[in-house]
Amino acid sequence: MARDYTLNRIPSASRSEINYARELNEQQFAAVTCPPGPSLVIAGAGSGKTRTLTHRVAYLLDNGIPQGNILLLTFTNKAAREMLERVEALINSDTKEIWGGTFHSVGNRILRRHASSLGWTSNYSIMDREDQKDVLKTVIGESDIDTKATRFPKPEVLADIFSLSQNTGQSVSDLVETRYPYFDHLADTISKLQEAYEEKKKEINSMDFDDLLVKALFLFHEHPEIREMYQRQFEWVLVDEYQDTNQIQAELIALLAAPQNNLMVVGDDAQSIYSWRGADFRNILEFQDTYENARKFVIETNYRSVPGILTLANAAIASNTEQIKKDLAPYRAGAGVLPALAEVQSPNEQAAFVAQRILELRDEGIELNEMAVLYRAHYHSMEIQMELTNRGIPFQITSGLRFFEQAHIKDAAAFMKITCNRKDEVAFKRIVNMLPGVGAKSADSLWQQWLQSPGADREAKSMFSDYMLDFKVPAKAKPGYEQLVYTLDELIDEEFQPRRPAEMMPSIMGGVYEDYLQSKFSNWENRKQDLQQLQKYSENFTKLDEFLSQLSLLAGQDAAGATQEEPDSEAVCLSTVHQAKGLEWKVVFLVWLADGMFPNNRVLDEDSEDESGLEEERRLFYVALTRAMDELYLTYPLVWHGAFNGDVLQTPSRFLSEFPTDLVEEWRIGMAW
DNA sequence: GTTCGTTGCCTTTTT
DNA sequence: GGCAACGAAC
Repeated sequence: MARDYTLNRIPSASRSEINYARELNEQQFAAVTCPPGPSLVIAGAGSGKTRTLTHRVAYLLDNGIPQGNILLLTFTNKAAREMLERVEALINSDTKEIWGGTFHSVGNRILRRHASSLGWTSNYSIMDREDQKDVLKTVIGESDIDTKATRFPKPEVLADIFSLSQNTGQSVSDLVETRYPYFDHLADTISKLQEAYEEKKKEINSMDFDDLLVKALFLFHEHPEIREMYQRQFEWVLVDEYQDTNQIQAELIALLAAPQNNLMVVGDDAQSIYSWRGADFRNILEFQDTYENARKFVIETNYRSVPGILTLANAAIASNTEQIKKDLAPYRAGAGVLPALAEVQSPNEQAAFVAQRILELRDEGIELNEMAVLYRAHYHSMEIQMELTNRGIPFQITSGLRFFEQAHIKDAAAFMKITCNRKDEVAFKRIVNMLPGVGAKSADSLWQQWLQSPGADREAKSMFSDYMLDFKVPAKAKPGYEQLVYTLDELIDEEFQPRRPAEMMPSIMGGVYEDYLQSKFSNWENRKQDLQQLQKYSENFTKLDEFLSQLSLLAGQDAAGATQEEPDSEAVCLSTVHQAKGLEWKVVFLVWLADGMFPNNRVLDEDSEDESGLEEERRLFYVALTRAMDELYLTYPLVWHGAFNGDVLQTPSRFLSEFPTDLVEEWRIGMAW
């Protein structure tokens, strides 16, 4: 069926264009003002990728492109929010209607609208990794697999396999063969489990993170009319961090951008660090083959770092074979201080060094906000956290456990989820499990009784007490159980619809949860405070499903970040290198540079033929180095006091021997006592 | 059927 | 040091 489509023209040389020129270099300017059609911006670290993309959005708006026609895809929600704020500053107007955010949040938004076209209802729950594990346990339990007879992959590993399969489009058996050869003989069983898992998700009306992408793509394939609607809407598609997109994301982008392909992607192949999640930097390497008439812009000036740091970073990445050779030239003049390399005896000495140096730098006038400590894995931050706490240095940490993933937050959310999605097995069982005398078996029995009652219908119109009071429960649990049922009743209104999230919180706390909290946790007071923060945060939402979606999709933030309690208080940032992507600080400490820590042991164990894992670690190392603007400190401890294997001698990271020694200044750490 | 204490096992990165 | 899996006791 033919369709008329008019391409919007960008008028040339508007007044604003001249203003932009002042702030941008030639390549950036060319990219920002380039005509419609596909374009690829390859930009090295610190070369103003975000700036280019931000100005491009501003430029489009300035040239009369309606906000609603722009789609901005970024790696985190935070990045999208910050970018749009900058656009607002540039054009002096709000950007409310721009669709911006992560692939997952955009996928979710689309799926909620069109769930019925896929045979789903729009009140589906979103499962995080832990929920997913719970479901997989149930699925394994319901299957006839004897997990004890042979070593069977744990739910966590299964989740990894399924996820990778979804994100790369490869079949489970292929994946098992290549990535998990030791489970090769189980490939068929694992494939069957995947089918069962897919069934289960549908039964319990729940989607995992991958579904938000995969099902959105499926929706577009199955329903051309819906696809075309979005294609018409998103005339302009902009994608940040394109090197970290996977197969599914690339397909989604291609579908949304078609047919006019007013698509601008920005990225740096040298910073691709998510291949374990299915990211494939061939997407960026082959962009010009996929989009034949694509324009290409290369930005090779680094504005961020002093030459000393940049030279080191360039040397560090040079050992990688698979990359577009870029010669990143410094914009900043003067050598600056050379990056420091410090060998320390132990993790504690490392922490002491970092803490002391932070204090000295603060005395020199550098704010704590402008310093960061980066590491390969969350647990590398242990000693540093303790040392900073002891010395009273405030820090902000992106922890492994996100705010929403903490048990008590998930408990409270479970009450909300079940009022919204009565098929949510995970939430239901979680709630009844809180009762004394109720374990896995009783929880399942209650769940079965619930399933058989009309109250569990997908769109049931009933109070919970209509059916639940008659269920058979263990005697020990009886009093608490009734209280719980009436609490659930309090969460829905006369029309049996969920109340507003902020109204629910007091009922949940007063009804049953506060007692439970006190009996179960010694630090219940802290947890209660968290829940009060959650209450505060919930006040921003009127619709429950939006609130719950937001919680699940919120990227690694602590409670303060989520509730925006204290936005930019003075604090040192502690973060994994992965989460530091796209950020910058004046001073960066990169710690734990020991072989096996960084690069990580697992890639070193892989057979030596395959260098791809090591190359990715090297890119990660490169990302870490290039976060620093003025000063960079590299440290490694000689000894690691492993908790279960005693003291382990460490060797310096092999990455440290891949550059000439005169690129760094060696610091010898002595002790004053 | 639940709970509680013991043993054994391994710590990557995240939307 | 923390969690899951297992077996013994209530």
